[in-house]
Amino acid sequence: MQENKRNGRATGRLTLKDVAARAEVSPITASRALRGVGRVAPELVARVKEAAAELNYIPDPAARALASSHSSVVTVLVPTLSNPAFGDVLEAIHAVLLPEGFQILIGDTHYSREQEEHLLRNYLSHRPGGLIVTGFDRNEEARRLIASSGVPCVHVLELANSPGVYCVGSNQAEAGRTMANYLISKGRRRIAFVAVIDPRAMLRAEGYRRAMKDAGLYDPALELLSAVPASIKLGADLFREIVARHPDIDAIFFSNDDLAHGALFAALNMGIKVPEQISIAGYNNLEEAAFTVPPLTTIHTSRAEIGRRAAQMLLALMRGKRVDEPVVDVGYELIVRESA
Amino acid sequence: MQENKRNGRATGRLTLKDVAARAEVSPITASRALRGVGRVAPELVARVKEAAAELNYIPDPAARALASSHSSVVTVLVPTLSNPAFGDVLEAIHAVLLPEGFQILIGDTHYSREQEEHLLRNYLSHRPGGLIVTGFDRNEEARRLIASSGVPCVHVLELANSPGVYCVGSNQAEAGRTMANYLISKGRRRIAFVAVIDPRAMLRAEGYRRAMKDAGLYDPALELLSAVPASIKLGADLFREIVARHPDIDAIFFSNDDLAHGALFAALNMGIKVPEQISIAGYNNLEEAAFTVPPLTTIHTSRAEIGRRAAQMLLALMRGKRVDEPVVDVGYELIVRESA
DNA sequence: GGATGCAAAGATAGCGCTACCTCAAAAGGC
DNA sequence: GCCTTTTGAGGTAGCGCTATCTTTGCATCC
Repeated sequence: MQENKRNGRATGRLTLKDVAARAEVSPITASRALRGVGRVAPELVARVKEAAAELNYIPDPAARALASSHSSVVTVLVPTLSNPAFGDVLEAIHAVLLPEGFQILIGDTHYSREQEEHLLRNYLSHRPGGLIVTGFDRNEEARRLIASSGVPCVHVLELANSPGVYCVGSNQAEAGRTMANYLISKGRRRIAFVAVIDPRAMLRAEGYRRAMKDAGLYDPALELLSAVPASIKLGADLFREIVARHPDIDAIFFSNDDLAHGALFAALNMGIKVPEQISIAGYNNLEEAAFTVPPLTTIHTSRAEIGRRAAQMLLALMRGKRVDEPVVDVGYELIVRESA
Repeated sequence: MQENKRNGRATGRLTLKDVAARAEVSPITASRALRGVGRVAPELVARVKEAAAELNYIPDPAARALASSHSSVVTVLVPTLSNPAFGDVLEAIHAVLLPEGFQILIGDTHYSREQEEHLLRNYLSHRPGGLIVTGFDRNEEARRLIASSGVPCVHVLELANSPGVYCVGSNQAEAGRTMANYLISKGRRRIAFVAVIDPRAMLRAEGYRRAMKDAGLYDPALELLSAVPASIKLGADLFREIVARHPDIDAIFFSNDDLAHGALFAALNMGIKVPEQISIAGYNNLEEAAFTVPPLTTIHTSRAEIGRRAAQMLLALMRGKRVDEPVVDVGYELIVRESA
């Protein structure tokens, strides 16, 4: 038996060569047939696919990536994983990309630009097939890394209009303005804005300011921003703080539902009537928003649709197809409930 | 210029060869120096590392995976991404593994055994360095895939005691029993169990049944199980259903906080006093549990600790270290609030 | 009918890295 | 002092796949 390679490192893996042998074609033809590229006779394609199915062949992604410098991995960067809002987007992305043969590598930036840059540096070296990042708030170096990597990239949750930028999201500033205007239209005058400092909250703040200024109601003292990560508890704390500081406020627009939820709870415990004394509004329309006491007025955007559309756009980009609509605005909806 | 390779496919990538050249050693020595394996003179190691740092060299994971049949990817399978409970676990796993040079590939099984088997089949072909899966409820084929892959695997959230099985979690059946016993101790007699059908909920159900039988209070009619995914709204619906069906119940143990939250909301709207008429309890201690009306009695387990310990255990396994404690029980805590 | 074109299949040569083996030099043994 | 043994470095040969070039086969044209 001189078959034994002197330098064997056989992995026992089922390879393309096995499939090719079974289909009685060359490995290259088998490769082309399975990938659906180049010109291969339909009859051969069928034979190869059959052989692959019979052998239960699964291509080796590492070998594929090495040979083609393209991998079947899509990297998704989100600011946090414990917020269900991002979970929903991720879930939709996963649902679209998985059946297309892509895997999802997640990166959690913890709302940190440094962390995001670090993740990009590392993950782009994996030559992912595609990249999905959250919003546009990142440092120059991170931008450069994305651009120079040549990896197709889609931005989610926010919108921007510059050439070569692909994004799926909603106009958060506009939505913030809509909410503030709604509160104004309900006769509220001393409307506070309470937020955690994150990029999307800051866009909502812009909309709030515009609406307040347009109505001649803007008072910078009514803005309360926190650098601590959002939580229900934080919302309760911030509610107590803003009420103590400005007893005259008649409405509070929170940058997200978690905070608003905490505020509703605190109001209930303090005997402050919502919405009679103070109207409260949130943002995101998490499921719990419909089940707070009282139910929360908020802004709804379909996170599942954002994820789905972003994944579809990325798929098109990765396949070199033309994307006619590089900016997809999924819109938003003001959900009026009892809290405001 | 006959340097031009006839068959060049140069990627322009910075390779190990460049680092080796700069450090004036052979590529193999450079490889060993960077990986810290084999015997390399300390002086050379320093020179190679310096060269790598100067060139800003990042190894190609695909080439590495192909050559060594080990990748720096850890696959994590969870039942859903939109539930913050799993997000918390994922976040902790990510926090531990990222600094160690591992990336996280997520798979969402949607609570489906078939989907999980499918994911395993595909993802294991990536030769991940490690695998983290949720619980033990999977089909034979999935089990076989994990075992035969040779990939180190840690199970999270549930506990099991069989040789060669690594897990980090808590005893959910025991916790379920604790909750039921608490309700019994408070004088409740007609205690319903309302759940969605998922593996962990079924373990909690076991504990509930044991407690009820031990107290001579078990009545199978008081169990209401739903095949629909859990949501707050579902909890409200199930509450109305169980109350209509069994007007005599004096407590409900829900398999998770979402359902209990919906029930509290429905009770409020129906004018049913909690806990006076019906006590309500949940499971998970999501943040919102402390802010429902009334606040929810529930079971707490540290999801962050589960993720952290699981990642640390996997790290040890991947590095071939001995793991002295293959079963880590992080415990649970009964959180008593006003709802029960 | 021979030149021309254009498919469709195959041969070749890596992608960037590491497992395995070899070899020179240094260290140890009697 | 000669023969082992150890040590540190390098050489070689792939890992499994695909980009690129080459060859083959067969319609098509003047």
